[in-house]
Amino acid sequence: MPKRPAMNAKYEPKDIEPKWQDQWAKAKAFKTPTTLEELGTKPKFYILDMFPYPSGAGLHVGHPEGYTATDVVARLKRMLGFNVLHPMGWDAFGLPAERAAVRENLHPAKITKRNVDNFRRQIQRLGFSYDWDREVDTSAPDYYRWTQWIFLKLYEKNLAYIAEVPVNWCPALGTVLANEEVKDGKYVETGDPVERRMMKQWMLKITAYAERLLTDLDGLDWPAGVVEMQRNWIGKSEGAEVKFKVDGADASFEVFTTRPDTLFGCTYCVLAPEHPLVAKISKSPEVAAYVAAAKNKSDLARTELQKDKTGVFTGAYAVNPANGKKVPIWVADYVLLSYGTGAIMAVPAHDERDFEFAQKFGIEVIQVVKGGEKLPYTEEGAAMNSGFLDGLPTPAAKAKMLEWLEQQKLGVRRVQYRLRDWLFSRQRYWGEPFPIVHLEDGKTVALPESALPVALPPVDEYKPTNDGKPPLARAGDEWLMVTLPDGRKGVREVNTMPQWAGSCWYYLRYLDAKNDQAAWSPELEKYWMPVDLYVGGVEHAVLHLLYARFWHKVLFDCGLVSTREPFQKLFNQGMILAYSFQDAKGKYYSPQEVEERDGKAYLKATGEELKSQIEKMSKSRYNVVSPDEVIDAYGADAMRLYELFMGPLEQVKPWQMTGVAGVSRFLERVWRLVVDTETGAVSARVTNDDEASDPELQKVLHRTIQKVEADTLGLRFNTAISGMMSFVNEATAAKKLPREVVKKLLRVLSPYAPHLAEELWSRLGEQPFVCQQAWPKFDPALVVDDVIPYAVQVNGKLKAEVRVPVAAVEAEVRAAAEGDEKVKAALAGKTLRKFVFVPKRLVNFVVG
RNA sequence: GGGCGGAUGGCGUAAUUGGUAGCCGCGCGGGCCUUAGAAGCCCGUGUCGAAAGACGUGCGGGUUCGAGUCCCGCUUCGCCCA
Repeated sequence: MPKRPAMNAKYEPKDIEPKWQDQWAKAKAFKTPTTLEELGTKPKFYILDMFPYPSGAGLHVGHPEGYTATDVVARLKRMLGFNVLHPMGWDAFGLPAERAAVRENLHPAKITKRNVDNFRRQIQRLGFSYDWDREVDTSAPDYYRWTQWIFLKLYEKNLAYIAEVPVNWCPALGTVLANEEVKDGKYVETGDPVERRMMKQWMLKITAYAERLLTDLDGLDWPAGVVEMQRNWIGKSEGAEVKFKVDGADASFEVFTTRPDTLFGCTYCVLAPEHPLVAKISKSPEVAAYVAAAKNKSDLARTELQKDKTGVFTGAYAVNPANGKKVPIWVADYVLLSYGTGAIMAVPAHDERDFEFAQKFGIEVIQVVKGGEKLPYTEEGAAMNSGFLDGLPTPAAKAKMLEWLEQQKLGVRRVQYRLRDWLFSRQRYWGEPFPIVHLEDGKTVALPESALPVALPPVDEYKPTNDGKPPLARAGDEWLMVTLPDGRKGVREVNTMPQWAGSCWYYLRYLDAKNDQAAWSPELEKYWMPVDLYVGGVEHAVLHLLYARFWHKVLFDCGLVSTREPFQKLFNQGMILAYSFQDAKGKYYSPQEVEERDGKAYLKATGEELKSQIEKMSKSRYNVVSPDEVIDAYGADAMRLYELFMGPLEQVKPWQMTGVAGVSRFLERVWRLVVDTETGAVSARVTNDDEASDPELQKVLHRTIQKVEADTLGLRFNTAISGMMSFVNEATAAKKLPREVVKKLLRVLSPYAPHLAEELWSRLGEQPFVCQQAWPKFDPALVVDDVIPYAVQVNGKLKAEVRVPVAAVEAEVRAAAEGDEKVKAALAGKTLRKFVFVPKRLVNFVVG
């Protein structure tokens, strides 16, 4: 009976992956130094993933795509001599855990812990090089203590205030929702109806930072699309605020317009239904009824372009300040109180919504800008019918009208932003309590820093009270009632902060995650910030990134951080889709029930042909792929490699299991390069010869080192992997493999397939870890060709290829090309009109 | 409706950024090995064609010696905003 080899002869990811994960953890191989002394003089690299919300469903293969990308870069940067900060944590507050808590009658903290443990397990199976000593959990009191502390900073700077505002109230959930959580009058997650209600809420004055949030976008290395989305969200427009007098009454109102040049074309005005002037100028019951009806509509429903416009005439007239003409004042819900001044001057000839409205209600239309075949004409052009503006092009007309308005004291230049203040309170349990007390005399005071954290109190149920107060109102008086040190008495704020709060600053906590004296140390902040690369989904293009930038700027103004912007470079990974299978009735089937033949899909049970398509992964489509199943079948290294080999990181692409099998075969080939699969010993092909004993192989090796390094740093992982595959194909064909060549290959491979690289490294008898080795330097002399293949074209058509020494000059290349038989034939009897020479590429004979 | 991003073999993709279209992988076909299979190794694989060759990067035009790449006009898919 043959003796069982001491080590596996075959590549068994199941054995080697947990082993090396264990060894790395024991050795704290990826611990980032925590003090400046230890950090020393090495350059730094802060590479950050958008941390996940730990849902009950666990990860699908889309999550680790970005994590794998950052891990590969982090590992390469370490090998290149950087101090690398690469942490992971949990965005752990949020509504789903609270809803699960209600369902299962468990504390949301328990649900959250369960989910976090599962997420951590799944993430750790992939062998990522996170420094787990810096793990953060936004729902932990020693984290949210500092979230509350930052809120106090905002409060001290008068950037947090309470206001009575129209909110999206969801009766089924008993909470307000942010605008982005509501679509078509329904909560996007559950479909529960949402209504408009006036409520006292905490607001953050993000509008005070609108201009800086806009201008500081310029210095960022972000995808252009995301920058554009942020610009649009902030929505800066420059124009005029113009005062309109109400005819025959001692009243006036202001309108905002970006087109003051069209003032002569204003033929009516519109007030928002909530505008305070409405009640003063009109007592008609018709108007009152319209105002009441408008209250329940959402902003979106009211302003939708396609929607049929509604409105009602107030009976009052305003005076057009440009020409003194009387124009009717209407009330219409397409004008919002929350935007601009809540009133508009309507110029139907040059605005689509005004035009539609004027058509419907028979209001006069006066063209004041030349251009277009029909009205409304919304572009620029020469002014007409506009008195002193006539003939001026739009920009000049704007300037002249502004000047005139300011002179006449009828208007002022104004800058308007679309950005609204941030509705910052939720009527939920599972969020950060506000460090705020409402006193008996109606005043609001902030608790001192020493009172933090204000911990979440135990409650009997995670639901609103019967009289509609938030869940925190269920806490006992011993929590709710507070006596301040000066003897004043009050009751605690029972709203909590929205889920965005914790994610606004987590990148700062990672710098100094265990500090119990401060949120972070200023020295460490100066060393590490800003984040050098931030990778995550494009779904956070606007809100998370805008909110975090806002907080960061406030912290900057407080002198608490040293950079104006938190995230220097941003990269969005594309979504991973998956095949789904549907029968003729639209019913979905899981891939296990489906058989594929000749590119078509059939239901195993009945043989019925199914429609297969590529869609977003979702439970209801039975097309969710879990990393666990992939790792069970092929191992973590294959999973990592496939995530990146699929295609460019930023691209949307479908998951294909056969592709995983392909990269797994590549890993097997690497294994067989080094290990004799009969005995488990190092393969006899691995020799102690000089590296240069096979010059061709060495050339390919050095080109591969260069390519993998450049492509990885450029986030072109798919081409880096294909380069490694090409090298391994060459190496497989080679008779001998000098040991030094193998060692370089393993170092190059180790950021991508760290477990396999580590195992083979140790089998070569090398130590310590390959992941702690220096990245191999490629030899510049070996990556250049000495013979160049030139394409030879005649009239742009490829006729031949000639190989010429790299140093050959134009005449030599031309002579070589002219010597080719096919080229000779193509040129015979023709007149040469032009000769094109592109060094190191091609020559082209243009003949007539 | 507006903005942004795509469209390349049967499939995922590559193309030194205006210079030989299809690298790498999947799938498929053939061969070797094997009692057989699996695995592995080798060869082939854009289309038409026996070959020579012709055609070919969503469609139509343009610029250029030369266009997947640049310009104009469409079609279509995706994302974001309205």
